[in-house]
Amino acid sequence: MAFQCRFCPRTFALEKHLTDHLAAKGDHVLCTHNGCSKTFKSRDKMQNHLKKDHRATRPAYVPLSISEKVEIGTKIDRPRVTTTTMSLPSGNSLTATKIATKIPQNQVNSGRMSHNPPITQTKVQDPRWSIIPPPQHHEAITKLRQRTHTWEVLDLHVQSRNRKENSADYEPAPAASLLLPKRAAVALDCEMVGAREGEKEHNVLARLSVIDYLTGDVLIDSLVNPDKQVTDWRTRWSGVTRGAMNTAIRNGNALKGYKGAREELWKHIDSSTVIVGQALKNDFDVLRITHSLVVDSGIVTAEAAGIPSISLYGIKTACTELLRIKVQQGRGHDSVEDSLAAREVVLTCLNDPERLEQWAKIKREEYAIAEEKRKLKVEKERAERRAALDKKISWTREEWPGVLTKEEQSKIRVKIPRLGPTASWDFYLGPTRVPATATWATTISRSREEWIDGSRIVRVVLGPSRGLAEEYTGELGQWVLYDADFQHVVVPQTSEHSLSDADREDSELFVGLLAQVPEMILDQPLDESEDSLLMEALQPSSPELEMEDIGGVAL
DNA sequence: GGTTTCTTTGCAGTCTCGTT
DNA sequence: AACGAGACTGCAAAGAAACC
Repeated sequence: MAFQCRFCPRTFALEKHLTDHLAAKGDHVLCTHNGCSKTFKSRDKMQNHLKKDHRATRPAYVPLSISEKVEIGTKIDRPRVTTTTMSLPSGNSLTATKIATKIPQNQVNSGRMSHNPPITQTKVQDPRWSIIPPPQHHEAITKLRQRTHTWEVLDLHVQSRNRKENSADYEPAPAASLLLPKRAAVALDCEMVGAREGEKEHNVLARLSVIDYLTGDVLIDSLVNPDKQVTDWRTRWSGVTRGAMNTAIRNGNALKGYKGAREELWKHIDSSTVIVGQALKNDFDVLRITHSLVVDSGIVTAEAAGIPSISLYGIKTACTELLRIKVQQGRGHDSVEDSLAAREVVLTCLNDPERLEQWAKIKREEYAIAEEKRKLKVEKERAERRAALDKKISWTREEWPGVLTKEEQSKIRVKIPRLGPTASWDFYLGPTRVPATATWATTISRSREEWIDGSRIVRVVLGPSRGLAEEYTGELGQWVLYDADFQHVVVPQTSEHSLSDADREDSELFVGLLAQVPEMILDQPLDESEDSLLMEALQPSSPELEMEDIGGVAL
């Protein structure tokens, strides 16, 4: 009988020795810094090490505390979960040797398991997928654990909105126990079909496949009898047919709904198992599970490429471009294949950083080109709108005079701020009304110019910032204005911001325009009659200009 | 305490991309 | 094909702070 540490390869003859070891090594928290193999007793100590020795900028992965995961000192007398009965040629490297021959689907395990998790399952033998020789299992798991996503990433890209709204339905994996050790890491994929509930169609689980990350063993590959009436089998994508489902149900091979599938999954994993997959958010959603140790191949590739959108590269793209292997070629997806593909992408990302960087470099360049194209398109559209606007008035923006003639005034409709919600103001006049630390970032994106009833409306809206406040918030100056294209904020003299010539020109232009507004009403709330007074003040004196010329709207 | 002023938040629509 | 999600935007109401 041996006492084995769950977190490292060491075994101990006496329970006391294991207890002492755990007391010394604590959570075995691995340093998340590349190339550092130190382990620490607690997450705090590891964080201190990161700050002190590596000056970490990326939030570190913080595993569960050991008390949450294992019952310390429990006797075990069984092979480690990371060992396998798979026979391997000696000297295999992580990615060099691959086993051929794909298994027929009818040999895949039905998913009905005994109480104890099976150590050996059906092996997927396909030259596309790497095998990991048993001597390298510990290293593979260490690397994988180091790459699990931070809480922030999990919250953003893995925990679904559904989960946050219906948290009662969701279940975490069972707590780890030395009495019932489960798989160290698995790759998982689900196939979904459509079921209508009310007026909307929802995804429901129809097939669950789970692969042992280390051995490639198929732990689960079962159809799941949906707990709702299926309205769309989506066979073209899901590969699931009504006939196959009926047969599986008749033979007792189908799992019962997502709860049955979840129970089956719990037989193989616990809270210390790392789950690997592609876009696991979708899978977690249909399984109604939560998990904190996750490596999502979509997130890994997106992070490597430095692309903001985390779901930019699907599994097919990653396999084709990064691994140069083909997946999803048949009729519908195969969740066993997708699981293995996600596993393969993760293995490559972890073990072949040079190849990953090569691919990422290409993707960054492609992304930069696409961004440039997008910007050009936006600029072109903006120019077209601008040209369309300028056609309607007698002068272009470049020719806009500092002081307008009365005729020109008639083509400008100026609204003076009313008291009320900021968002309804078209001009925000300072300094008395400009808050000392207003957030004006969103005004850049939210402000706009309009052409209404033959009048050019320039809207300048001070409002809240959504995401950019820090970048743009600051002490405001005498005026807060935008250029006619709302390209940037113009903050004259009193601000620390320096003005470009173009900014100054725009600023003077607007200030010149506003100077024509009777001063007496600038800082006063306006009622309808005062609006009319203002309109009169801005009206051309010649009676031939009727209200229609300014859109027939009295301000 | 009521009113005014300013900020924050929620909701909805559009677009794009990935999922099955 | 249908859906979900993120990003972006517009609009409006709620909430908070300042003022009288």
